[in-house]
Amino acid sequence: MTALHVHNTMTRRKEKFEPLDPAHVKMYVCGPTVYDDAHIGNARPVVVFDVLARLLRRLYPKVTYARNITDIDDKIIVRAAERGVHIDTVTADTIANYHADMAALGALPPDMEPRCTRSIPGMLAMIETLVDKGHAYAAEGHVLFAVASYADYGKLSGRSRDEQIAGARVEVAPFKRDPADFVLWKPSTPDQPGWDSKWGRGRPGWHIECSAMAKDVLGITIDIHGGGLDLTFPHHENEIAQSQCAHGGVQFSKYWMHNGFLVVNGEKMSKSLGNFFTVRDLRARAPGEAIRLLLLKTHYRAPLDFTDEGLRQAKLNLDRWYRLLQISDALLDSSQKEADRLNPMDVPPDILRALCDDLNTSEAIARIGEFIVDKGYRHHRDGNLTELRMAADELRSAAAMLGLLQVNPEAWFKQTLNATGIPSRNSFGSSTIGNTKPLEVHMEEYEIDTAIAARLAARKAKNFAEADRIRDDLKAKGIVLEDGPKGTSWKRDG
RNA sequence: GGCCGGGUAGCAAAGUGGUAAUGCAGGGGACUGCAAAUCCCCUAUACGGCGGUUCGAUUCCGCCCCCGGCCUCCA
Repeated sequence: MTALHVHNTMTRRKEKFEPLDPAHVKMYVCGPTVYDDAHIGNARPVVVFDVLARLLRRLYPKVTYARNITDIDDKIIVRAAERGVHIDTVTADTIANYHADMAALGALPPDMEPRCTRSIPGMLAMIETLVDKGHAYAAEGHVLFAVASYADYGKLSGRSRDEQIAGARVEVAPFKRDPADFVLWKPSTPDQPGWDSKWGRGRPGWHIECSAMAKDVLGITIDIHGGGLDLTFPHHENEIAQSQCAHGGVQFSKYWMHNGFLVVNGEKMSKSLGNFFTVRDLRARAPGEAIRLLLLKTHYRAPLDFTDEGLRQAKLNLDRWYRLLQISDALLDSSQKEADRLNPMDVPPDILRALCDDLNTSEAIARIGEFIVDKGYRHHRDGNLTELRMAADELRSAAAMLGLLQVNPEAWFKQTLNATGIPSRNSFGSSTIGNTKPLEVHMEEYEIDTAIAARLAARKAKNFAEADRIRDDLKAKGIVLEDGPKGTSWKRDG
């Protein structure tokens, strides 16, 4: 059996993954702050850790994967004020969009999705413990974590205390004992959301939520804590400080995994720079699986340049994969297909080996293309139907590990993109993404069938000019025809 | 300044102590009424630079250069 190895940010090297309890693996990933639609950079960790969760489930009998939703935050309060609605409206809308977007990318829901607003008691309990143990103090309605009380502070991100102070670029609140101290609890004005506490009515700071929720749903020590690279400091550093100080120094997470950034034209894609694409916009330009494949084609720790050309290629790759399944399916009768489903092939060893090597999805995808898809087409050419069918099965199970090839081939080729016509609030116009616009003409299937029949008649009459005219007309409307031995089939090609 | 990641053909992206997959793009062919899809063949003197270790380095070590990131809004 292949042993899983993962890169641990804490040690900065690849380590063998040895769960605390092989009978129950626990993973926590930082989820979104729900004030705005998810952009593709937010989607990367979701897809990456979705693959990791699938892999862990394949390797261990029980896996609990928790991903939180931060639904109380100043950005949300600001957004609600801007829109003139209640904060709950902002969070409910955003969460609904988030779930729809992530589902479109083929990400399975996490086992648990704790929300801050429902975890306040846990946070207050942890804050109280920290105060009692001398790791936190109250000042002017705030409760702050005393960084000086934790000797290992800075270990995850590899920075010393001096450096932090030298690098501090924000004004230090006067009530802080130490410039590096961070807020656990802060006071709310009457018009701001708040909860009663022994330090007055207020709301949690940014970092305490994850510490408290991880403990609530997974326990004191977890196996893997994941998130984007930019969370390493200060967010995860602070989580470690809070959790380990509250729990008498007991380790918070055994492994820390961070995904790299998406870049656009060489620059980090981020909300603060404004150079981002929402998942919702991209869904109108490419199928969710194509977006997912593009995200997985680059190793998760490497920077990923997200481009139109990349999206186009990912779509082409999937077309080729689905085509093989379609060919295989067409050669089998329904009873055989049913038998396949009853006896799914296990994940090909090469694929498993690649994923076990610190989630090397790039290599897994390369091997799928090279050794499975190519092989399948070779068997097709040579007329080896049994081998073709085996290759198709292999492809299905390999792709399933990556969350790909999850629809049937017919549906894939005939799908219509998610053209809601509603641009996201922050869509970014002047970019390399977006050259492929959704088609304005949408043809219903019966219209297509009618056109195909007309073309067939023209072909029979050797009126090829008319036949080609019909084909060109369909092409202009995004319908591509393919003449095969069993007649003409079509696909949408947005 | 400190710390971190990356630099492989036109583009994308694996990998390796013995001179390097694959995809897209490009060229030719089979098939087709023509296409599409599929198949076959071909193409590129691609491992940022300089040293070191070695019989031999793109792969290990050192230094340097370039790009990007973090240093309390950020996935």
